[in-house]
Amino acid sequence: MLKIESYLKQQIDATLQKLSFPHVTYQFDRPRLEAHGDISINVAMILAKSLKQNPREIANQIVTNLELKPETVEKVEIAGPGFINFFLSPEVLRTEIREILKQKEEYGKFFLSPSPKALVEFVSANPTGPLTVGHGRQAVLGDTIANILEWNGFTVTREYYFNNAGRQMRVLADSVRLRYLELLGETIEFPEDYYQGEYIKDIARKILETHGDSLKDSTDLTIFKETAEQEIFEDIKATLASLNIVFDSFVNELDLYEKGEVDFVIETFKSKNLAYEKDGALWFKTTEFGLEQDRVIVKSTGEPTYRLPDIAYHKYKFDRGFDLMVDIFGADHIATYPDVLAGLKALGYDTERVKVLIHQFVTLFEGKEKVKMSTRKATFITLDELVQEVGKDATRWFFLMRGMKTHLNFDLQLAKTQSDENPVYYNQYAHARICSILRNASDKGISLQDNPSLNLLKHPAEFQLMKKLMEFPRIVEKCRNEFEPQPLTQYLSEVSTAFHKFYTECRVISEEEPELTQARLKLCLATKQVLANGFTILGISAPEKM
RNA sequence: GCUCCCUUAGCUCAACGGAUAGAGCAGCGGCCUUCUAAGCCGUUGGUUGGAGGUUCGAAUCCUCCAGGGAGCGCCA
Repeated sequence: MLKIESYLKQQIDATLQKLSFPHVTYQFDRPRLEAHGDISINVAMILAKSLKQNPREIANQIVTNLELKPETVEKVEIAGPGFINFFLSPEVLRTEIREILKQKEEYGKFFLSPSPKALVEFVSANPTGPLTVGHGRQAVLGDTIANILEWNGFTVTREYYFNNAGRQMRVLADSVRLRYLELLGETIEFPEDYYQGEYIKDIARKILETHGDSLKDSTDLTIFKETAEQEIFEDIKATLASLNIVFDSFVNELDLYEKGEVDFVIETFKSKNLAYEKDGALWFKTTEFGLEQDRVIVKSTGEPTYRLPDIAYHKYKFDRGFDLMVDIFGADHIATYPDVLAGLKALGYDTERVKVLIHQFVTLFEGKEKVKMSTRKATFITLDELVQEVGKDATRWFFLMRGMKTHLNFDLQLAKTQSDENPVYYNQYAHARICSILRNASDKGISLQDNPSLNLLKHPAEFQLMKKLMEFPRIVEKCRNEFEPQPLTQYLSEVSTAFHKFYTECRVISEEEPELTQARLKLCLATKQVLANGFTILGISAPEKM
């Protein structure tokens, strides 16, 4: 909440008390229409219910009894069904500009003491092949949500979990082995459900280089598996790095077995009578936790299903003392997380601390044409190729500019065009333009004064820009509350619009008006700061030139 | 058959239960001897998929129906 809002809330609450109105929670809103002021509250409408009075009449009573300092609010109006609208005094805006310039790259950041610990788990793709475009959306979402949490006072760990103990990895290893034998001149029949990609052959080649034909008759898959895991992970990490994503921690399934976490889960379930044997398999009584059916956690082959290590993994998260654990999954995993949560409840953990985010899939378009994705055909586009073609900034922006619940149509053509059609450049251009003005000022030998009179800023475009800038902290907060970066992309576009309009209507550098020039340069600096801070959260660059 | 998500302007999408449902793109018409035209201004465009309900107020919440997506494994 903004300073001005907490001031208003304080005064309003006092007025409510004075009038002996009941204590209610009401909302601070930012009206869409300029005629409705800068801040509006709905308290009168809320009170109308319990007081059984006309909301406009209640609003009237509140307003006549409300005392506000003239340097904060210029005008208060009652409008519509009973909104109370506040028109901020320009001094509030000027104060906020000074605040932005003072706090610089920390403007919009919230600090909590002690800082709560958050774990954000995302991507978590098994190392069986290159990341897909779908992983890309998750990677960018996860990293940005981690940034948002950091800006809201959390200490964040970015974690990647992968399964390296199951069937998938065995198939991968055997795929490599077959390609290896192929390189040695053997004719082999390569199964259809094995990993087809060229990268398998590359790994096989690598093994051939280091081991020669010594593994020709080996039935042990260890070397194939370990090399494949290592090589593919190198690629995955490189792809993520090209998107500015670096993980703090990797956790794998095998470690959970070695640490005894998995056995602990089984033993606990058994001792609480939440597991039973049937058809040679071990079942977890998920129905005890309101789910439709019980689930197998150990197959009749003696091998666990993915569910069991997943539960153990989440237990391991809790044991490290995180206050908040965010899981990000694609829509295909929507049915699996309730089992994990049930498992955690069974172990006695508070699942309120786990926040599961589900994002919808990405469909690639080339203009109007849907790009068909097929692993077998060569039409498959990897995340790596996408980033190389489109660039880091556009890739990140496109993944973030839509709510994660909507199916994302990613238009490659649009993302690649470096023109006005592309929303990324619209925003970066605003930043570059400001830098250009600042360069110009310095070329003309204009040095920035510390405290120019911001009172000279009174053009409508200036007020609009100032008002837009001061919304930034609230947007950062909103993104955190909704676990959704999208509002920030929209907000930044609005800042850019306000700036471009200001740029068109107000000449910044003017020889005749040095005072005004100083004030406007400050406004430019503040805008540059807010844009840059927003870009930092989104993980995109703030170009000085374009 | 069951569960979850979606359906808003020609297209892609916004809109904590609030005021006259907004942007971008596409379309049409304007603006560069002045700090970056990757920009700005104007204009066209809507029964918020349909039908009921809840209330001071519904795109938003509830029920039903239609269409699209994803799931419903001893795969992950």
